[in-house]
Amino acid sequence: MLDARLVSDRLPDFRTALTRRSAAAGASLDRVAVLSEQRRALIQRTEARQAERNAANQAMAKLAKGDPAEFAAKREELKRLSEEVKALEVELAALLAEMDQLLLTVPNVPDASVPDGASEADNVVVRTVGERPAFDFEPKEHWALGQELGILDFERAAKLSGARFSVLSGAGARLERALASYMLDLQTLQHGYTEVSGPLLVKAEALLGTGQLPKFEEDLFRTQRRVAEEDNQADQGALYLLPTAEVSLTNLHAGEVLEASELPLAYTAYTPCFRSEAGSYGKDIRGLIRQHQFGKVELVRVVSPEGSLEQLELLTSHAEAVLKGLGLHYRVSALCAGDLGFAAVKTYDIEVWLPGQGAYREISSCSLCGDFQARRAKIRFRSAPKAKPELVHTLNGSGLAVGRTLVAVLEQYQQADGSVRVPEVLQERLGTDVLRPG
RNA sequence: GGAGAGGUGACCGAGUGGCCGAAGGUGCAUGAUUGGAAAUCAUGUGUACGGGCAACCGUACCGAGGGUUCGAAUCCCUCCCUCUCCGCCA
Repeated sequence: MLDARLVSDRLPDFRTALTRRSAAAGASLDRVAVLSEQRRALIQRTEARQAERNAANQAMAKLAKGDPAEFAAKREELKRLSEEVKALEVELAALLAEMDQLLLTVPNVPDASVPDGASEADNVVVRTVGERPAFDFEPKEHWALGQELGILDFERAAKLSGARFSVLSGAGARLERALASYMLDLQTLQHGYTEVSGPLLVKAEALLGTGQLPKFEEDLFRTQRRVAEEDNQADQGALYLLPTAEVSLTNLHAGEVLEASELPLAYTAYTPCFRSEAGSYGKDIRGLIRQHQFGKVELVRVVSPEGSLEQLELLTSHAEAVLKGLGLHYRVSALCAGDLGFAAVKTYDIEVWLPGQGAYREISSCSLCGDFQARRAKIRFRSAPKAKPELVHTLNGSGLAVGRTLVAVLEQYQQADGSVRVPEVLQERLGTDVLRPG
């Protein structure tokens, strides 16, 4: 969420910056500006009356022991004043609520270094790493390889759960586990992340903190609670399936004031992620690329505002380290303003080469969110022991999406006979250096 | 699922209608004392919003929301959370 006061003080700057995302994003500020002017005036009016009422009530306390007739008269008078104050308070609360609701739907402002552009097509490749593997045969897609190897089964998954679910078995399940475990070890042992294992069901509040709610409810799976019938508050306590561990890791410190010495905090978690993604049907129907449930190792950093852009470079390098370790060819793109996620100030997508598809596909997305999430989740820190609390900056990135990594390993390491070599760093965990069909 | 207890500042803990943003203690900070430290003493020590160049002033906040009242941390209602015991359970 943006700072309401900053927005109203520097409206043109914010509008210009948000318009880089889209015209609609820029226009969303107009109403904010109007409301914030009203807010200031109404606060002043309300507080003046409150002060008046408080003073009168003070006098009343002293009067209480004295003249009963005067007391009664004063009481009538105060009753009117009190009602007036209450009306103002209601009006103010409504105004503040409207403003908050509105601000919660306004996306973050792109950093100056983010390239212009409207869509994916305008993203800028900043580096390409490793060699594109060469094949003297027609490389297959991962779903074909997986099914021939007998480790990937979509029909049986559909039997259980419908479309967009998968079953990995045997070496497939083991490969998934080996990948996740390799990633976690790398991030914790080499890069200093603290591993976390937490809830997979989270409250709406947490999703509001990181920005999935209120705008993107349709992408989420919401659970239902069995509650007493006739209870129209059934939805109040509803829990959502975690769409990404970014939510739980970032919200770990929601509402807290941290000490500067605790920063930066670095967390990682391997969790399943659940996404409904209404409207995505038709894209990537086959295979593991787009699933309702997928495993992901997430990286989250909570840092002080200064130097947070460098922290994004660092986080991105941590995600890349996984691909380098696995010997996978990939490239890194800076997302253009129009393709940036809701909460992001700046984002690098890491795209791995999938020879079967003949395309680079996103395998990690690393974002700096500035103070946008921190303001929503109320995560602050003190730069010095006595200093006022300030908002932290948050970053998140996949390190990496495990399912898509498995896809990349299958496709990049495939051989003419349908077998798949096992990347060196996984051989010990898997107990083999090659997966064979049959 | 059943029974009970409770949610107050960084922490402990008092407070049953006005003098309570909140006693007392601990912690922390600054100062005094000391060769230095401990102990002791003094002072200070929440957040947000509004006004002001500033010192500062005002308003709100005692789990959340609503109600009663001229006035609520205090009384009433609803919800959330925590703890204890029993049941069930990986």
